[in-house]
Amino acid sequence: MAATIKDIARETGLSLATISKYLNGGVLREKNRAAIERAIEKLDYHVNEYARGLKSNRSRTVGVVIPELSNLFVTQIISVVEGVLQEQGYSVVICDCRTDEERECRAVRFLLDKRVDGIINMPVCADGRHLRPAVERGIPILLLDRPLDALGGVASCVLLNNENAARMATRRLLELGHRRIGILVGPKDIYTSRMRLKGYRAALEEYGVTPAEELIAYGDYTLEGGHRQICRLLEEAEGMTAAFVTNYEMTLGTLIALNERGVRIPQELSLIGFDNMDLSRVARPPLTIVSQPLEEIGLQAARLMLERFSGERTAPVTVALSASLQEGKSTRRRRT
Amino acid sequence: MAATIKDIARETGLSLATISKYLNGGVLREKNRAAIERAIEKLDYHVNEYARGLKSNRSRTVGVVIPELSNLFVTQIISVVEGVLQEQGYSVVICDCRTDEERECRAVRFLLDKRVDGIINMPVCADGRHLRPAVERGIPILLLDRPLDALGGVASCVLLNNENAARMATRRLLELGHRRIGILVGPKDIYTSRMRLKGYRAALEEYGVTPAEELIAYGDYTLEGGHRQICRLLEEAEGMTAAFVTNYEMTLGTLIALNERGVRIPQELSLIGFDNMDLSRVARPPLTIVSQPLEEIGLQAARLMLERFSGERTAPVTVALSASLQEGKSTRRRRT
DNA sequence: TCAAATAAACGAAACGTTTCGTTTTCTTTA
DNA sequence: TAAAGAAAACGAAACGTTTCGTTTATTTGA
Repeated sequence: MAATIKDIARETGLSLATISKYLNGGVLREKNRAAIERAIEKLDYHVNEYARGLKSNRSRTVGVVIPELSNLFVTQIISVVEGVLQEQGYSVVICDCRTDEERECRAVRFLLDKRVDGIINMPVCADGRHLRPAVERGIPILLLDRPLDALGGVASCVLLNNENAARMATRRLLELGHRRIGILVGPKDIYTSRMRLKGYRAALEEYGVTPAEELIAYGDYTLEGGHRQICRLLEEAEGMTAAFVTNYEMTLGTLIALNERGVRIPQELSLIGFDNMDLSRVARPPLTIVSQPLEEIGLQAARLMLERFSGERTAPVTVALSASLQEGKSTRRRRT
Repeated sequence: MAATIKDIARETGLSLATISKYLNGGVLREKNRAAIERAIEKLDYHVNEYARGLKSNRSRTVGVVIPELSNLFVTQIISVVEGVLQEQGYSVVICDCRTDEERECRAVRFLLDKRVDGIINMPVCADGRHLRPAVERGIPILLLDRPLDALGGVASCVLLNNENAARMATRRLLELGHRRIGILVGPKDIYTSRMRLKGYRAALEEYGVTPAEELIAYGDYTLEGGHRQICRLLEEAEGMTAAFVTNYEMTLGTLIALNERGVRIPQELSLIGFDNMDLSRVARPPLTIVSQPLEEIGLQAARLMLERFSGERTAPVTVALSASLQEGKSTRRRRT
């Protein structure tokens, strides 16, 4: 049915090898090139990626393994990645592992079976064991959002400078005179969580404030967790005048809780949230938030992957990007 | 490097044909089956999808073309679709066309080049011209969210019963005594928009209320559009005591605008929004919303596609699902 | 103008499967 | 127990490319 390279060869009187050369960007006589192009047009020829993949063992496909597809933080990045890669003729196969290590393992194996040329992963499993098979096969790996030290530096990584981001937000609250600043971080063992906490501590120390343990709440990066933990802080952390919530879902949870309890922002509590612009505008008052450069993260990820493919870059690198503080009206100077 | 079917054949002393039969679920002697399984395990054999695809002309891949990847409505559906298809060994290639008809065309062609077995599409281009090449090749097409009559019924379709959804929401407001009910719909020429408007009108007529044109605002399904149009309604639609906003982004825009203007909900305006549960909880007061069965939509879409593949179903069908009304506290009885 | 050097085109094999028509092996049944 | 029938395994060709070693055509320099 569909035209093949053979049809083009017959039509032009050239050999298969020559057509293939054309298809792969080789140099050939101008009149032959023209003839081939004419034939391709006429026969509506399209390369059969399967035949090509079989021979060349490359699929022009990149696998993306993410913890959650219905998460704006994730999709905004992936959307950019997909756009860039598609432009270069690569398809993107997305696997949503639903924050499940077992599924994540399976996803990687699935993608390897599909002979993807590279894997982009926002890792769930902290020891990186799910990526072992990919490392063994030597295919390029790019990590998003969190590094995986256990991989021994074979993977590139694009992430936020979490420490600085948290430090910046905390500083802002300190500048406004707050000293009892609560923080909601994620699970203790998660990289972003540790780093954000580190930044928070660093800022406090900068201002000569001793971090009080009762002001630190470990949530689980979910809406419910945020809700629960902010309630705990409100009840147990006496004298708290400001709070910094370190991801989007928990920021949502916090807002819900504060609304329920009638805690006024910023009169009773100054609040800095994380990640989502729309939310910061719809909330009342508009929220001050730490905003990640999602577009840039996606661009860098795609770029790094493409550079690995083209051979421009062989050694893995880590790219750390900076967050910005989006000013809203949810903070105010502490009354002295 | 990697083991092939030949290696399995050598290891087991069986022929290629037999191994292939095993791989494709054929029936064979128990001891041969066991031997093959042992060999596969031992040699860590994995099917080469490219060789298989070349022969069988099937890719075990489904293309998904969507208008926007960073849109919860879309991703929640796609997430389900991906999960189901993956379980059946299919990969999902996602193309985000950014609500651009030209890109949408290109995406379809791209997927055809990739020899996808089927295409799932939430169409942007209303005349379906982008799908023509797919129709010609006879590959199964499944439309999400909106039908495409111009395709002449060759595509299956999974969508919301938009008319009923809007009628239900409008009825609710009517029951509460409201008579001057504003509605924010999308662009006039968009299917969902037309249907939702139709449902609104139907409900009004049911209650003997003549729909007033000044209560109908055509937005563009964006946050900004929602913001602008609700402002217009507030200014021009005298005596409006309730409003129904028919998608998520515009609901966000509406909330922002109402907050800005200090319009109290539900005291001054009863509000029913659309689509997103989290928002309905974080907003203050919690929002009453029309909620789409996203999970079900995804399941049906995947199921229908798989049935086409397996040959269980040959004729295209349209599945219309019902929305539910999620009660919040953003509506109240009109004071008489 | 002719040989040497360079550039372009060619032929054939290979990639790892599936499939179809055939042969071999196993079960029945008389 | 042998022949017939059913079930399972086999062999070989084909799918549409790429690639490597070789041949043919073109250009260059003397």
